[in-house]
Amino acid sequence: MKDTIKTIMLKAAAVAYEKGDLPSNQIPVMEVEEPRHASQGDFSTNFAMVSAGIQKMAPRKIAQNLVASIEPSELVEKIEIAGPGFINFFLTKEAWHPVVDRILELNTQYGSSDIGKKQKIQVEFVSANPTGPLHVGHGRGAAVGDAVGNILSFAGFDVQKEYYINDSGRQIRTLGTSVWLRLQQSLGKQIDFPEDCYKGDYIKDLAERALKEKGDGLLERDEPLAIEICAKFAAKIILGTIKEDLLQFGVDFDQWFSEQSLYDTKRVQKAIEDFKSKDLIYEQDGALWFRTEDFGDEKNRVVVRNNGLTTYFASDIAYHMEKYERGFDKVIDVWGADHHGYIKRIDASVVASGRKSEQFGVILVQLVNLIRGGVPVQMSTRAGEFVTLKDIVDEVGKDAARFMFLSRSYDSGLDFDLDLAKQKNSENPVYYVQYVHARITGILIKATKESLIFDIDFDKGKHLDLLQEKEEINLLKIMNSFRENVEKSATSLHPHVIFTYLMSLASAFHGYYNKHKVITANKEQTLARLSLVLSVKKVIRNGLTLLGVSAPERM
RNA sequence: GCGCCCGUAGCUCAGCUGGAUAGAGCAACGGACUUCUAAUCCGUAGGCCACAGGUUCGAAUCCUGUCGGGCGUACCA
Repeated sequence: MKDTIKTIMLKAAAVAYEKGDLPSNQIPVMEVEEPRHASQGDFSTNFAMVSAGIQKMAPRKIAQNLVASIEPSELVEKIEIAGPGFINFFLTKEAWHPVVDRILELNTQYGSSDIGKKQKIQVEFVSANPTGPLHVGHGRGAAVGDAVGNILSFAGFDVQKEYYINDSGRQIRTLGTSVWLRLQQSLGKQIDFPEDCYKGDYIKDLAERALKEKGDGLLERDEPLAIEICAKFAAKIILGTIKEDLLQFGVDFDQWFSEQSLYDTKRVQKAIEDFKSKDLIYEQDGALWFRTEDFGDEKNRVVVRNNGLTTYFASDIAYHMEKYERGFDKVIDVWGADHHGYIKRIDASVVASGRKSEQFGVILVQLVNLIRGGVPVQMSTRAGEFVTLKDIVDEVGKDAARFMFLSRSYDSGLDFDLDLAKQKNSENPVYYVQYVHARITGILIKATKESLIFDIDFDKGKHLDLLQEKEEINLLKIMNSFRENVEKSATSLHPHVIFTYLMSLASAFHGYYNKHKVITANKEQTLARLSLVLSVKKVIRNGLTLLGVSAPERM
């Protein structure tokens, strides 16, 4: 629709130039937008204002000359010049009717876009260490990463969702030690449990399982080996639990990538040697340092410590090099906001290995505050007291949890109100939107029963010219802007744009529903309105799907 | 100290790649079900967009500074 307006303007500019009404035929970059107020039309363009410089003419004068050269169209009811030089278009109601046909025809693809041009893009998210269950913060990251992936894919990108498993290094050894010591304790040995070990009860469960499944063979080993066995055993089980929890949360990855594999294939070593040969890595105080300062970091960073052990940064460098070698045009990492200090470092490594900075992006997800009974739920990861993602999903359900996580921009901290997420009324956004889908399904079922309209899943609108009510046109306008919102969400990497969109569409529908009956004695009007609500149902479903939330037929 | 995010209605937040009169939900108040699901709707009220400068024809939006809140600043992960 906006493109139509642009085309009209371009034609008008050409005509006006030929008539001599405009001194220049240069075309500026114009905006076509939907004004806030109905009195300013359906669409508005700043064409005249941004032309002022080129034409050396007052914006309002340019606007007048342009409007005089606009070809009459049956889509346009009237055109007004307003304010400093805006050209406002008021469209006829008929101009909006074809939206229904487009929705019914494109169905699940309505709203999709090709702005991604099939670019290969990877979204890596969650990537929690397999040393304990996922907590609420991971949940927000999971919801965001998954939704961003869906939205990019819908916008025409070739998306891969990946989980990076930190199955190597110190945390895994600590996990092994924790399990091993709990196991010893369970056998009656008096051991002081170290501060830096994992204290959650799940460690004790893992110790029992290890004892049962690995049995005496484990106890006969030397301690270091026993710890390693415990570590591998525990990590494998925890990772399995993580996969289950994510699946229950509706998140499925295309690939699970092991950090250990980077060592097994010598990729970490190769990366270090490669950078060394380019003098990007140097030795000092017995350690190897990467010159991240040369790429804008505050200080250089260690990749190999003076005890010979690599840091996580070393494997992260190798990992990101490997990602681009797999052919991704762009790589996006979703991290918790507490990792923001890491961005420069990784960015430096990406640029150092010959990629452009624009090919790497980080989505920083701010922290989640759980609220119950109006007060924050206290959590401490160290003490093993935290609310897990599974707890949340079990308590409020997958749909409510995901919708809540995606309701706000991830740039802001999120208060997750557990009581609110469980409410089954309009205060709970997920019900507000899902209810639209269920309500429409109810109407469609009634229509098949009472009006004997059996083949209700039209692929084309019926008697659309009978859609004349203000609320009907409003719905058409909102639905028309779905693709635009998908594109905005994709380019900004902000899934809450879809949330906001769905809320406004739902609000418009509920308003319409309360004012007008869909099924009336007038058969043609009924068919027209059924076409309309059927298309609303599809748009709601498409939007919810992007966010990973189900669209129920009944509630 | 330095870096990142945030500061918009009493509360929770949209709007931020500059546009005309700043929006929604909750809370408050007043209304609407013999009706396709009231898990809904309609109305009233509520604002120096933290503050101060700057850029611009035009700033909640961009720049600088100040104040306030969160997070980070390891040869940790």
